[in-house]
Amino acid sequence: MIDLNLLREDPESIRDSQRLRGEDPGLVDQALDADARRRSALAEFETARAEQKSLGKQVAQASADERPALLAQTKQLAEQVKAFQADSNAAAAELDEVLAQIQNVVEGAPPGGEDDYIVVKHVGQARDFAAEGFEPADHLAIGERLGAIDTARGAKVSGSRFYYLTGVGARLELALLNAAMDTALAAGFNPVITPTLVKPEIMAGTGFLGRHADEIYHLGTDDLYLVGTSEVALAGFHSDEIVDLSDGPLRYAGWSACYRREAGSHGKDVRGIIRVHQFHKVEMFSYTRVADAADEHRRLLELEEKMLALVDLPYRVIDTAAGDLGSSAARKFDCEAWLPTQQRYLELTSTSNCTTYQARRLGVRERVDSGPTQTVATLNGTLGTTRWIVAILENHQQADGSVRVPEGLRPYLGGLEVLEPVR
RNA sequence: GGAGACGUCGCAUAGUCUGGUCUAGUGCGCCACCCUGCUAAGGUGGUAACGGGGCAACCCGUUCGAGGGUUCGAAUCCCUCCGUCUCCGCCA
Repeated sequence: MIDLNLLREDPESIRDSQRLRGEDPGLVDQALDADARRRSALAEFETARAEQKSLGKQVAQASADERPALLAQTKQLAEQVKAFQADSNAAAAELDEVLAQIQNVVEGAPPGGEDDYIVVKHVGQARDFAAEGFEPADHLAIGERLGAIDTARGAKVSGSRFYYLTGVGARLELALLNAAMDTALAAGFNPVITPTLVKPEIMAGTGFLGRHADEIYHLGTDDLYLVGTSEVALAGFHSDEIVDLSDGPLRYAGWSACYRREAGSHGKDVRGIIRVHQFHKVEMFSYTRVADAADEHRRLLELEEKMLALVDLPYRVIDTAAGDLGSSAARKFDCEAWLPTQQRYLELTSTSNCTTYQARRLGVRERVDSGPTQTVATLNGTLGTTRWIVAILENHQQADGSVRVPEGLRPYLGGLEVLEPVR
């Protein structure tokens, strides 16, 4: 949710942001109008209510003679109060509805849509398989040879976009996620294993129930949502709390399964485990002061790059364009690894600065110098996911069908240096 | 799944039976000041969030787990839901 004070004091900045995103700037004026009507309705209600309370006190002290007249008066007032309250509630609901549609105010992201990202940098060198004299196999072919990935049985048991990680595949995922957890731990993050089912208000608070609500699994019987990332549970962790950031940001590293319906992606990335309904992820999540958010964002990006270096992948960093940002994000950097068999980059990490957008909805505040409370900023970033296996297998494959284990992962695989084919 | 108890201002608790004097009391903690060789003890005052109005001091409203109802008036009565605890049953 955007800041109401900003809306009142500088609506043009929000209109600008909406335009940058390719969203409707007219929502800002609808919100201003609804806000004005809510305030006048509220004033009416509060005046009437104050009168009702003072009359109520007189009733209590009145003598038996005076009482009937007072009661008649106050009875009438009670009806008015009820009506005013209904008006006020309706206006507030209207404002909420408009506010919910306004996305976070963009902060520094380049203008344009999905293809208008800016490449911040390239790191590492893509291998020249032609020069090495062999045709690279794709991750599924490699994974099947290693006995690491089984999509056929995944489909048999759970349907398309499900898979089993077996043998060295299972070990590889655990190794990767443990390495991610250790990286986070070393950087001062508090490790957390989160719930993966959350209540509607938490899912809504993180901004995932907007336009892309059909991406999310919902359990109707219990009215719970399956999270698409532990970001949701970590954002909810301090909801409705006044946190203490005087010793610096609160930093968490969440480990969880993630569930995505992948509605609307039919026919896209259907082979292998690039785009799946369920995977595991280690996610960084920070609560910071507003002024510290941009610095923290850089720090999260650095940690992501550290993990990419650890598994020795060539990648690029992109600064996502405003039109391609999620509704909660003010700015977002993705790290994309090179995928040799598809001659393209594949998103492995994504770090967003959500400024106060999520925290405002979720009621996460801090106390500054015994003054009033202030909404904090929230940020998130990926440190490792099942998908990384795709890039690792493809980039480190060898001519004989084996896969070199990047040195950084060897300690997590009992020193294993090469994954050998089993068939 | 069954039975019961409970959910009050950071924590602990009073208030609920018998609706209005609750502008929610008290203790602890915390903050400021006073007293004071230092510390401890003591004294005085303050001590929620959110929203509305005002240049401001301040005023007003909402919130006693959540929502609804009864009533002129609800922490207090009624209903529904959520949560916690205890016991019983069942089961990874």
